[in-house]
Amino acid sequence: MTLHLANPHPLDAPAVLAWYDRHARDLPWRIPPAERRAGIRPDPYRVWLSEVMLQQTTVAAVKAYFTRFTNLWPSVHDLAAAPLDAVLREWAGLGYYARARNLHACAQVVVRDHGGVFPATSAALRTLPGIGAYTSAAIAAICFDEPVAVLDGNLDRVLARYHALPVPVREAKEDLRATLQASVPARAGDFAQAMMDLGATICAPRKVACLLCPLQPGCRGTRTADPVAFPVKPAKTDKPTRHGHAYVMRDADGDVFLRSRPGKGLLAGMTEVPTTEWSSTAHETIPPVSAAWRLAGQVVHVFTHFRLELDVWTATVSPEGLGDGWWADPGTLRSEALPTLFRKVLATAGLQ
DNA sequence: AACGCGGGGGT
DNA sequence: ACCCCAGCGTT
Repeated sequence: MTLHLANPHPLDAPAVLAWYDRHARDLPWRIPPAERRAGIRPDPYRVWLSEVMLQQTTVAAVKAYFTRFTNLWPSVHDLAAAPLDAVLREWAGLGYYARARNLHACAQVVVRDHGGVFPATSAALRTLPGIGAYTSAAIAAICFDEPVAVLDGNLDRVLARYHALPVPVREAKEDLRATLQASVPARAGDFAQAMMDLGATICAPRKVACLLCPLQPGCRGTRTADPVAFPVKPAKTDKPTRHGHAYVMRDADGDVFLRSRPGKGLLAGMTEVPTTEWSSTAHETIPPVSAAWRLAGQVVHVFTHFRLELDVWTATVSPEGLGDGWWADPGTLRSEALPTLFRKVLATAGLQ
């Protein structure tokens, strides 16, 4: 069903752009508005890389990864030619590891099927691995000024407040998209970035500065008792806890046993140390080999949809009968594709 | 349409 | 101790 938004007017795009001209954040992948207006266009490779890294990830967390990736792989050709292992290693710690696999796959498609040149329309970009509705629109607007609605979590919040939306955003997503689409001006890329900057600074999740906002005149939310009450949240479900044991094994040389996780599912393709199953009830330790095991401590790690408590055991073992894996010198752990969970495990065992 | 998928910065 | 972040792919 179509939900009629309380505020039928398009956004005041000229006011938003005027604000952006004065207050645009300086970001490593961004062309500042003055240069952008002078006709300088951003490198689609850098915009794409930043947008993928920024999926569900904060600017602060992305910056160092972006610098490292662009230093290692300055062009899409370089990234496409890199081994997937190297990309996963560099991505370790950033989360949502399917992004790294799709990033690599996308680079290879761009090189193989598009001559190393990113497609210039949102529709064509949308077909590439790891590029969905948001990212395709963002790249097309920012790089090519395609007049398309760029709707992310920031915009969900800004628009929910602008309309004083009485239902969770998910129930009105297409209505929000339609009103945003009707507001997109000629400087579509700057408008998209302006709206996201607005959401990150003036219309932040738990703090608003309505008096500084270029959208304040038309905003319904600012006229309510508590603009921060929008967007209305769906009822939250509480997070279950799972338990397990992790086994940090070292051989006579002090090397530590590592292996690769399966190619699908949680932390797919990343490096781990062996663990038991992670079950909803605590269970006894089931070591992979017989040895003089010592309990080193416990690690607590929170994923999107559950909380994990792992008891960390250590032992010196003989290097037979452990199946696929490898023995790593503790000094080289920094360059392994270890997600944060297993870095915590190794730290608890006295490594790293 | 709903769900699985990380990790960290901000409050 | 929360909340939420420049979402996507699968089912």
